Amino acid sequence: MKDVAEQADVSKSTVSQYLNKRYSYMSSATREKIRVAIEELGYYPNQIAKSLKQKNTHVIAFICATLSSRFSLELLATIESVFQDAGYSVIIAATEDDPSKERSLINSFIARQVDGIIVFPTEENRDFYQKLQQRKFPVVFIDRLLDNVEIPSVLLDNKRAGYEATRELLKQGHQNIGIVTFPLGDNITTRVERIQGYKQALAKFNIEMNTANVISCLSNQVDTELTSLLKQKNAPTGLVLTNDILLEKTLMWVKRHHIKIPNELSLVGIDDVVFAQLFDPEITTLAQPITKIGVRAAKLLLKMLATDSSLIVEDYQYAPVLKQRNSIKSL
Amino acid sequence: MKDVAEQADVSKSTVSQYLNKRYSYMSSATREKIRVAIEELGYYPNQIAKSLKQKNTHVIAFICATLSSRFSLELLATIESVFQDAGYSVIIAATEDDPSKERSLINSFIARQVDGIIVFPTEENRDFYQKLQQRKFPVVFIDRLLDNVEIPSVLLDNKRAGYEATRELLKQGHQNIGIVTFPLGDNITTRVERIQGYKQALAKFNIEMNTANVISCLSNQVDTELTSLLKQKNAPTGLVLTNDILLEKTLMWVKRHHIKIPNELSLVGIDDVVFAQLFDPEITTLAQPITKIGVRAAKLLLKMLATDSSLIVEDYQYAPVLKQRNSIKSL
DNA sequence: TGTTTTTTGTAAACCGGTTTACTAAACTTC
DNA sequence: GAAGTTTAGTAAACCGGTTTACAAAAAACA
Repeated sequence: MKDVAEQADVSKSTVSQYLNKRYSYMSSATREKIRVAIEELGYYPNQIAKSLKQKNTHVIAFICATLSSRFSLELLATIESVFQDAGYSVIIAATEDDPSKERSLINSFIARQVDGIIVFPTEENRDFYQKLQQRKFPVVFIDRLLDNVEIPSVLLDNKRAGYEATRELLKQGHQNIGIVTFPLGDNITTRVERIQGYKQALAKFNIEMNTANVISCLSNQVDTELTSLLKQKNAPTGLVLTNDILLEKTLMWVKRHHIKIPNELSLVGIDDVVFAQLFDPEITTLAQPITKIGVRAAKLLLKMLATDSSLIVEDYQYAPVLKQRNSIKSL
Repeated sequence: MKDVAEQADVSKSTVSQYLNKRYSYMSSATREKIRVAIEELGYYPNQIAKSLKQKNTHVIAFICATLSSRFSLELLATIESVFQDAGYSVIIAATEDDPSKERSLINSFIARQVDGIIVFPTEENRDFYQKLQQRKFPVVFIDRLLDNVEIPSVLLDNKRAGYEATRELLKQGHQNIGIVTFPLGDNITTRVERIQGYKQALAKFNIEMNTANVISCLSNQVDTELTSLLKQKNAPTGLVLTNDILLEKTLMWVKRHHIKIPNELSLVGIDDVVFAQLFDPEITTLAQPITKIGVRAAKLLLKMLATDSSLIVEDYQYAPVLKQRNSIKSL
């Protein structure tokens, strides 16, 4: 910029005015001189320097649990597009649900002066987020919720999703229903609430829950867990798969074991994915309105950035969308 | 930092030394005083200010054509993980193959002082990249190549993928083979070379290419194009789908029209995706070694950043991996 | 013509760190 | 105890922009 100023024979300040299109302090001759100088020198401004002074970077961070689920990736695509249109860039990271990694990533992003964060939070970091909120740092929770933390959140109505998935099986006469979920020990609301919905649905149909029917494991254990559950003498006749990864693993297992769906086993998935529709038979699922969730979260954060008030506390829970297909046998 | 310095009753310089763990200029008493002051003030350093002086940000950009293909997203997951381990953050964007958007995104990332870029380049921006290379700005091409531009690239051996996919059909006796690709007009090497491979395979088997068998369209036109191609009297008996999105659209079309695979139509896809394995029958594909490609590109860029020399010109073309399944009928 | 007002522009501080060149004090060495 | 060497630490310039307060020149006005 100094070079441009010298070349155009004006001051640095004037060049800065020019770059910010504040032409009122400038004759058209000066304007032209600067334009030429910039052109000749191939000058382009350093956004970092600007950010330092102005205390904003027009960068936001999207921190998800994993980048290997379709859900996160579609969310990312949606969010990126909203922010790109708003002139923001998106920086990403995956925590693999490791709370300390989550904290260190967020701290490093804040050190990098991102303007805001959209994150899949974990329960263990409740205090950490509370502090962020007190410091009025703009954060939006997505996919998950932390009770008693005043940070806006956008997510699926998970209890309802668990409930409706289970009800689809119950309505067709299934009494003995299994459910597969990622580990419940981490207290991740998504998981806990889907299970709660499952319990509620059973209760509504006056069915006692059988804890042996709840498989809580990592994706690489789905195979053995399913095999051992399904070979029991009173094995469930229907299964709820609580996310896309678990549905995928289950379908792989189904193929390998040549199990007939829905005659030998009925299935319902949460998260709609392309292979649910391409499988034979097509799998009934409860879809998350991913685009709605992503757009809402992005706009919420943009609003927080614009109003500069972290006073916004809005919580959105979206209803799941039933995709009725052919993976449930009527008993 | 000034506050910390005052609180600890030392100079700003000393605090800076402390933060950078250059303890040699410091007594242990001073060290402790600074530690306490930082603790008390809850101070954390501003990375932007550091970047301004040090001229690096430890941020790189990943610019892909679209975030809706499985391929890009898996690549992203891989790349993000390598860079996270190396202490870098990844900023992302999608160009939708719009060359001017591509340029403006890259310019804005450079203005933001990213340390390097991994990009899916488009032909039209050849000159633009040439200039970047002359300025020694670290760029790695991924998935695609630009002839006569000395920028390292990491990609599938696309010609070979097209060749092998076609050969699988030819080997089973197919003579009349169609291929579906995204528009060829944009000169995107991935597309062009896969078609070249297709031609070469046909030539090898002494078969004249029939241009009517080449469908070049966007994903929302696949349906009508396939319908019109396949209803002709000498319709192809086998089809090569040149990427995951086209395979998905084709499988949807197949289901809707109740076409028996492979009896009524044989299929081979390029890009292995989970639904290829879950479909009935399982679809034969040529997989890209996505992890290898991603890791290689990431490490290449890291190397360029470390050696500070844009003198590295390495081109990697990875062989596709045949996943032989049951979607080809033997004639 | 002298006084205001407007136009055009600048100097200098600032953002929050890093780094270089320099020095006072303490310690060795002979 | 003089000279040399370490140790511990600082002042000030710098990175590349923005912004505020101030001012000279030109234009308008009386």
